[in-house]
Amino acid sequence: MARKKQYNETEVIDKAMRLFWRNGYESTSVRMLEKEMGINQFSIYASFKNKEGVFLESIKLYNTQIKAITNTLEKSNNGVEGIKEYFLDFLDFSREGAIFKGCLVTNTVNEIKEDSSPVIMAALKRFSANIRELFVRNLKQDDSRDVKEIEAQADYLMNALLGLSISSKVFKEEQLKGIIKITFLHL
Amino acid sequence: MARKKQYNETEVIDKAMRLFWRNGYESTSVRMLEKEMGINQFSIYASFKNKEGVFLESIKLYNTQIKAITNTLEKSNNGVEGIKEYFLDFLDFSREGAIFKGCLVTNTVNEIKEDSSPVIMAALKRFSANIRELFVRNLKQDDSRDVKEIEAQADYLMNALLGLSISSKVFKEEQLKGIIKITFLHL
DNA sequence: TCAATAACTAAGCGTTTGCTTAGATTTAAC
DNA sequence: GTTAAATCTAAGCAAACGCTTAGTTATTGA
Repeated sequence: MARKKQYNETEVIDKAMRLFWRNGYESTSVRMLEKEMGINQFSIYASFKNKEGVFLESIKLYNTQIKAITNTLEKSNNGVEGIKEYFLDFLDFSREGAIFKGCLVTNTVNEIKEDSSPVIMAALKRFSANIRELFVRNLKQDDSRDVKEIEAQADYLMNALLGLSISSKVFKEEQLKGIIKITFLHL
Repeated sequence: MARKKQYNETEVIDKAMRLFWRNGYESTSVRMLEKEMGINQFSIYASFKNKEGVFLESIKLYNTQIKAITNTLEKSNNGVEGIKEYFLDFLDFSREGAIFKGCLVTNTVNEIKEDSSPVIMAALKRFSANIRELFVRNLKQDDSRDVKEIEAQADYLMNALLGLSISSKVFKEEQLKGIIKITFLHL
């Protein structure tokens, strides 16, 4: 047949993902991806169709990597306490040395315009909905809540998590810990 | 002397601000500003130096417009209840018809990279710090809190407000109302 | 009325964007 | 060893980016 690829697709996507994460979608150019991924533009387009394709694969990878955290949430029966753990684990996950990069998905939701990249937007919404469902599931483990209350609390927690994605870039770590603490005080 | 400007600077900045608000900083081009502001590129650069200058003026205007809300907060002695009012007023302020645009400042904080536009970043941080100080001031009106607790609560509220800027683009209005309600339950 | 001055329009500068093409190189089956 | 296919590199495309320049038009005070 023919030649083999000289790079591992998952490996180069991991590098692309981290670049998007640090840098945002729009302001990450294909030239930057080229350097970071260590492969030629042609190879990028051959493997992933276009820049959007690289990003969609990056989200997939991000999702599987964050699964390590959501899995412990999914399998735990710790209710609210489990969600709080998730918040703290997320902070750790989003850290690169001393700086926090926020959540890749949240960053992009805030950046992308619906009509400029509907495919990306759909992927982002799917991701967020999954997290919210996990929150609902865990909140249900406490029988004292009714369904309407649970839905509202899940929204509240999503709001706090989205906020944390931004706050983590601005506030000090101690402040972030304080925010999380207060967030769960009355749940 | 010479010719008069055929446009009012505040008026064209108002139009620019709304475009940045809807569209973000980076992805708003000078050509788009030209159309929206209704004046030629040359006039933009003559009046505001560069794109960054237009944006800085936009933030100033945004600040004076939001002052209408913060003033009632500043002058009120309603403590926590006053802050809650601010949250609701902010939602109204950020609405354009049926859609929510979030907070111009929050949107940009999330988009801009520190080293690409330090001037803008400084302006944004100043803005956020002001809001936080207002929260601190109002929380102090309730004597039952100590200083450390107040600082932490102000961070918590900032986190919720930042979250709301994103949530408002994704959630329905009823959900947003629910989020605000729960946010203030234990303060 | 007329020179001075500032605001206007429109064209275009160099650079960067996402993406493609052309051609050389490597691999694998026969 | 030859051929065919998929990979690679490198150059270059049109379009859009922020910004500038050249030249015209309008408004002012003397």
